[in-house]
Parts: sequence; structure tokens; C-alpha cells
Amino acid sequence: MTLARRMHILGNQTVGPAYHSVQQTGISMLDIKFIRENPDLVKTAVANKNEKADIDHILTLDQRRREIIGEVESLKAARNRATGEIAHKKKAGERADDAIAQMKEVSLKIGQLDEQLREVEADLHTAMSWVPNIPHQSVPVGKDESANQVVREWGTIPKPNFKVLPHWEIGARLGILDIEAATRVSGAGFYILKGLGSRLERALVNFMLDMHTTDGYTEVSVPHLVTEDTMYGTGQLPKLDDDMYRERNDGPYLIPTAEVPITNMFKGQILDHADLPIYLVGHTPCYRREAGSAGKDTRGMIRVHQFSKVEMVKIVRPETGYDELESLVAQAEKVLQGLELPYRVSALATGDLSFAAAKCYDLELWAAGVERYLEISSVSIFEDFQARRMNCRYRDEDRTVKFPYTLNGSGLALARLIPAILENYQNEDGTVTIPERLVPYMGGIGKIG
RNA sequence: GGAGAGGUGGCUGAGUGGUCGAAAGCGGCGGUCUCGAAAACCGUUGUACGUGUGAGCGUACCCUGGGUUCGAAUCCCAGCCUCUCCGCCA
Repeated sequence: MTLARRMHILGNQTVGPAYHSVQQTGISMLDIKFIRENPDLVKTAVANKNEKADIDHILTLDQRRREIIGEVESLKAARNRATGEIAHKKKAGERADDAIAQMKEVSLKIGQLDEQLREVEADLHTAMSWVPNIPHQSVPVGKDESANQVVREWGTIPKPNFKVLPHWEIGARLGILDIEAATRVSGAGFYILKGLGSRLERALVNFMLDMHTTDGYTEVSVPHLVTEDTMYGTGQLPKLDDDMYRERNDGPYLIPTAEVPITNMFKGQILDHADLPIYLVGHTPCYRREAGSAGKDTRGMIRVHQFSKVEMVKIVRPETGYDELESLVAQAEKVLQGLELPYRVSALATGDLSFAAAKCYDLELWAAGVERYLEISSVSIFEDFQARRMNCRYRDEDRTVKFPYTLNGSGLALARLIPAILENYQNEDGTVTIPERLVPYMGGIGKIG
């Protein structure tokens, strides 16, 4: 299931905290000016994404905000002038009782207006935080995944002349996957890999990290616990609150993907244009409550609360953004091609697109045992949506400060990749062949069983 | 966990209630000089919001959030973070 679908299931939204540390007047996710000038375009985007942000309410608050600012700032200007005069008089040894008394009144009024402004801005910010990113014009319009478009397929789907066992069965028989033990330890929705199964996961991680770092990505090892405003920065909050684990009530969150800590490394920073593009790759566990998906994919390791994933992140100049998206997809595909696993690439429809994404490709690979396509990678571009939320900028050659584009893509998710290998590389005698490129990473072992 | 010190512009670092968005230096940018470069010298150099067609004008920002005051980088309170020492520990 995509992030988008998971979010739709969540439904009821509660108003989250104010995310003060990132909050800045006027900057939220979309530029308030953009909403002001293109209300209909934004409304259409909200509808196409099956979201329900109230744009008219935002416009009203924005109008009110500017009215108050006009009023309070002229009062402040007057006060600043008077204050300068008072200072002058005091210095000259004169009294300034009248002016001080007068300014006392003015300051009181300013305090009241500031309070009103604070409230309006808090409301505005909350409302803005629920406005999703606008889909790119190339994204197919459609209410759900049925409108997704397959853009290409690679490899041929094998048609074995024997019954391929689902991964949980072959895994159990080979003694490399122990779902029961995982349930004993942690409850439903976990997996334990043993022996060559665990070795296989490690081999895959190393294979992928080696490939990506060879291709110019810098490997990072990041925290799995992050603050609330970090979650806000990449767009998980406020919307996905119910789908994430959290340490107590106001403690840090467990990351649902390495995208979160890696992208937020640049939160609040002004990068130099020479630093761009930034390519990073990291391997972390991903923790997901999977709230709302109870009863789906209950068997095996397809849908679990914790899984391992290699994630790629890019921070790039806006003008290169969509080229970077294509090369990022290609990078994820390269892993599957290296493992000789057949897959297809789909462009997600507007209704299947995640809250923060402008465009997204899913890589789905065929799993012979469960006889269906599994989403193994999601490659997205967020344009400047995340950069705005994080307040991450870069200084361009002309010295102006701009928002970069951010992208990320799985490269890849282990809890989908391992089942695919166990099923697609399964032999009639119940053994599993190791993909050729992986054999060196398996210490020369070419077959399990 | 205990005890101290501290968080100022891209960086270093002054500033302890009043024309302070903030000295100075470094760095950056522009210029003079040069065949070119370095050095030297001169000039310039924050971000956001509001307003205006525009030059501009106004407001806010010295970790964050409150408070005191006619007026806060400067005083008070809370929080976050950093550093040093002690203790504990993978």
C-alpha cells in the first residue's frame, strides 16, 4: 500500500500542535501568496488528491492577518518615533511624561493587536499545514490507484510449471524465516530472519549500498528517533500522526522511513549552490503502526510494523528536479535489474499521490508465490514543499536565496524484496537460488536449501 | 544524574536598558592596479513579512517562548541546545 492510501484510511484528522520551531509567518507548505493568487488551482489540487483542506477559510484568515498587520505596524512605527524622541529628551535632561503616558496607551493597543495577530496566524498556520502539495501537470488525474498508469515494464514474468510456495511457507521450510517466533516476541506484524535468511538481508543491504555509493550517493547512518518538527518538515505531520510510533506522549517519534531524518539534516539551513545536488543513501529500520490496515496482508512479511529499507534522498536545484526524478527511478530500477527481477513502473494518479508529493513513481515487482505485484519502491519529488516546511534554502550564484527541490526513493524495501526473491527464485525441489550478483555478498553461497 | 559556563549576522567576535540590524576582523561580491594572478587600496555585503506599478517606505528578527518597561541583544521566568568538570554506563 502506498503512503497515500495509508493516509486516506486514517480519515479523521485532529489538529496537531503548532510546530513552533519551524513555523515562520507566511511559510508553510505552499506559499500563501501562491494560494492567494491561484485559489482555484489549489482547490482543484486538493480535490484531486482527495484531501479536504479549506482554502476559503485560509483566504479569509490571510485577509484578516494582513489587515491586523497594517494596523499594528503603523502603531509600532509611531511608537518607535516617540521612543526616539523620549530618548532625546532624557539625554538633554528634559522630562517626557506626556509622551510616556501617551505611549503607554499605544503599547496597550499594540499588545491587544499582537495577541489577535498571534491567534490568526496560529489558525492560518494550522489550516495551511493541511494543504497538500499540488500534483505536477504530468500526473494522471484520478481518484485512486485504478487511475495509475504503467509507464514501462522490465523483464518477463516467469511461468513456473510447479506450484510456487508463498514466501512464508518456503521460508519456514528452509528455516530462514520465523514469523511465529516474531509474533511470540513482538505480537502480530513482525518477522524474524534466521541463518541464511538473515544473511540474505545483509547481503541485499550491502549490495544496494555498494551500488548506490558507487553511483555517487553518500552513505549516511542516521537516528531512528526524531523530533516532532522533523516529522513536520517532510510532511508526515500533521497528517500521519496516527500511523507513527512515538515515545510517550510528547517524546520523539520512530521514523516511518529514512527519508525523514536524512532530508531533515538540512532543516533550517542555507546551503551553498555549489553543494547541490546532494545525493544521500541510508539504511534504517522503518516503523509503521499500519493503523487502518488491520486484516490486510496478514501473512508473511509483506505488511509489518518494522522493516528494513535502503532509502535514497536528493536535494537539488529546482530546474533539474524532474530530470533528477527520472534518474532516481532509474537508480532504483538498477537494483531490480541487477537482481534480474521483473517489475513495472507506474505513475501514480493524483488520488493515490501522497500528501507531500508532486509526482511519484511506484516500482512494483511480480511475486510468483502470492501471485501479485508488490510495491517495492516509491520514488517521489516534492518540489519545494518539504524545503518550505523545513525552511531549507540555498544561496544561488546571483546571491538570492531559494528553496531547493527534494526527492526520495526506496532503493529498496527489504521486506518486499526478500519475499520476491524467495518466490521468484524458488526451484521445484524447494530450494531457492541466490541471484548471481548477490552470490559474492553471500560468501559464495549460490543456493539456499 | 550533580556542578558550572555559554548560545549575537556566512564565520570569529564586541556590545549589559534608549537614534543598535547591531563595532571590528575574516570571508563573499564589485572596482582600481596588473599581460594575468597575488598583494594593497576603495566601495559593497542578512532574512522575512506588510505596502507601493516602481525607486522606496514600514515592521519584525541578536537560540526559542513568555514577562517587566514609554523603550529590551541588554533585566526577569521557562524551555531547548552547546561546552567544561564530577558521577554512571554500552
